[in-house]
Amino acid sequence: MPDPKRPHSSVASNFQADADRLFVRSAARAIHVLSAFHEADGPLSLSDIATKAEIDRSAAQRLVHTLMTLGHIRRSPDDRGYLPGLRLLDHAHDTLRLDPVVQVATPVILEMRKSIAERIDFSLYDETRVIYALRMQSKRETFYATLVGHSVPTYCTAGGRATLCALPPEEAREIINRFPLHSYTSYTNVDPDSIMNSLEQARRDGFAQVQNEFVLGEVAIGVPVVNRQGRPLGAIHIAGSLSEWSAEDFARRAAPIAQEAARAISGSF
Amino acid sequence: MPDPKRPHSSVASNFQADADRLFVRSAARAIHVLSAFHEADGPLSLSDIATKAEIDRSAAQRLVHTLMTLGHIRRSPDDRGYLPGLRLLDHAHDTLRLDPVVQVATPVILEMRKSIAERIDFSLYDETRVIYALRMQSKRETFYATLVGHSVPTYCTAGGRATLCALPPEEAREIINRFPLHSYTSYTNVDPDSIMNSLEQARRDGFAQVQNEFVLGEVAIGVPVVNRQGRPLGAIHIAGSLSEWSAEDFARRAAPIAQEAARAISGSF
DNA sequence: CTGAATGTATTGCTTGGCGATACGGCTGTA
DNA sequence: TACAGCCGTATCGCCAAGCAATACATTCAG
Repeated sequence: MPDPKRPHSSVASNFQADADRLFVRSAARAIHVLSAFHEADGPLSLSDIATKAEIDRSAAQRLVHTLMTLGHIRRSPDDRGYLPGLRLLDHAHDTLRLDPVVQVATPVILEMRKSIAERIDFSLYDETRVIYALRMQSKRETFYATLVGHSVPTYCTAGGRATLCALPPEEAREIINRFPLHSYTSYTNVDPDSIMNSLEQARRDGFAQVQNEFVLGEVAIGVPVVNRQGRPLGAIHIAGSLSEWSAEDFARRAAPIAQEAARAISGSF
Repeated sequence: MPDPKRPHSSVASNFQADADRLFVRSAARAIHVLSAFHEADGPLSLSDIATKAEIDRSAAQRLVHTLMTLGHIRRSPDDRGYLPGLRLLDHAHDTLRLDPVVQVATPVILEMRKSIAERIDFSLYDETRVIYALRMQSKRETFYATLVGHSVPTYCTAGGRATLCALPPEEAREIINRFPLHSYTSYTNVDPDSIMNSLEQARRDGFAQVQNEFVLGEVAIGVPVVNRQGRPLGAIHIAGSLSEWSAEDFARRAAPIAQEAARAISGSF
């Protein structure tokens, strides 16, 4: 029997459900509510959440209420809106501690610290981006250079390019094309062909190097961590300041350290 | 190391729903599925998840399916079970970057690094526990000493005791009593009265000190970060090795640094 | 004072979620 | 090799859980 009037279907939630009898809409909506904060730069109101999660105010109310009783959303300290709750940190902790790659990478990265005083990061590969999982600060750092879970694009960062160059070229190109290329600095390379050339170069050198493209004044090298099939799992980065290093000196110093570490980790997968 | 208890609201899904018309059961169940990994020490099967989340296999199937299409659960690399997905790191990133306390604490903690070479942590207060939000490693560290989101009990850690001593004594006692006191080492203090004495001492000194109670061979001091009403928001910890420091020397060296930093942060709330 | 936010509460309809059940594919073992 | 016991996957009819609309008390800005 044909539906006389299908209620105005919110795009976000329904296109799955029709085809997929296993898809639990309310669960997905709860996640969408949490994801609303991805686009936030401060506490969100109920309506903000409703808008960003593409649900109506009623749904937002119910979901926020539920998530708040579970500790996954909280009121902001000054009571001016909602913020992500502390329990979310527990889930992140689980994904890190249970991740086999992180498990074997941790001691190796800690060991690297003895060899070089610059910032060392380990990040996990996620297609168009890499996500920082372990961070070892040097002296001077910024807010975002210290937060775990921060993700950066693959196309214009040392760690990202390192993972891309472990991919077959056509696959790398597909990922680059899929992602809107944005100029973070005036030096950011946003030409796909030119990026592909950098990958080729990185493949030859055994490490990727980036300067000024993502953060001004920063030089970074990245080395991929791969499994036995050669597919990228993550990357090791070392970042330094261009006020202290020439690009060449930095690479000469940092790349061998990162490469040795990456080899040690890659062996296990 | 076996995890210190994280509040996994073990309770099933239904006791809420009766009374609470706004409670969305499916959403809560999805969260419970994610929380199942709190008790895991490796990949979980569908039935494992069902058991730990206290739902039946069908529900687990649907919820896992949904969460997997959203990237919040993934297959383990060797395809032997399910693991928490990388998207969970994004949520954690949101809670950290949007947290006002973390925002003002970050530069201050980074600055501390110049004064002392030991491990420095900033953690957020969550009643019976504190959760590590920012971590600055020293040379030698362990797996769990590097992961963000790791939480430790308030009653037997320096940071935890620091937050407790910022509470009215009766409230601190209530929290201590609420939590099952467990001996992590043979030195762990599990006597409530004796713990209350330590808090009293910490209140006098302006910092909490713990040695060997949670990790053998470790000495740590903690200082609370409080809001204008004097309520604890988090804590700054400095941890060192008893093989390098006497307890007294460590406190003399570390406490003033932590106290100054805590004062700088506390001023804003 | 007004108008537009905020968060909260209620309600009847119906569809989305439920849970029992079945199935084929591995893995280890008897 | 056959069997037992897992694994993940797929199907389906029933009905209460979740839905959207609506109303309301506060707060804040102009």
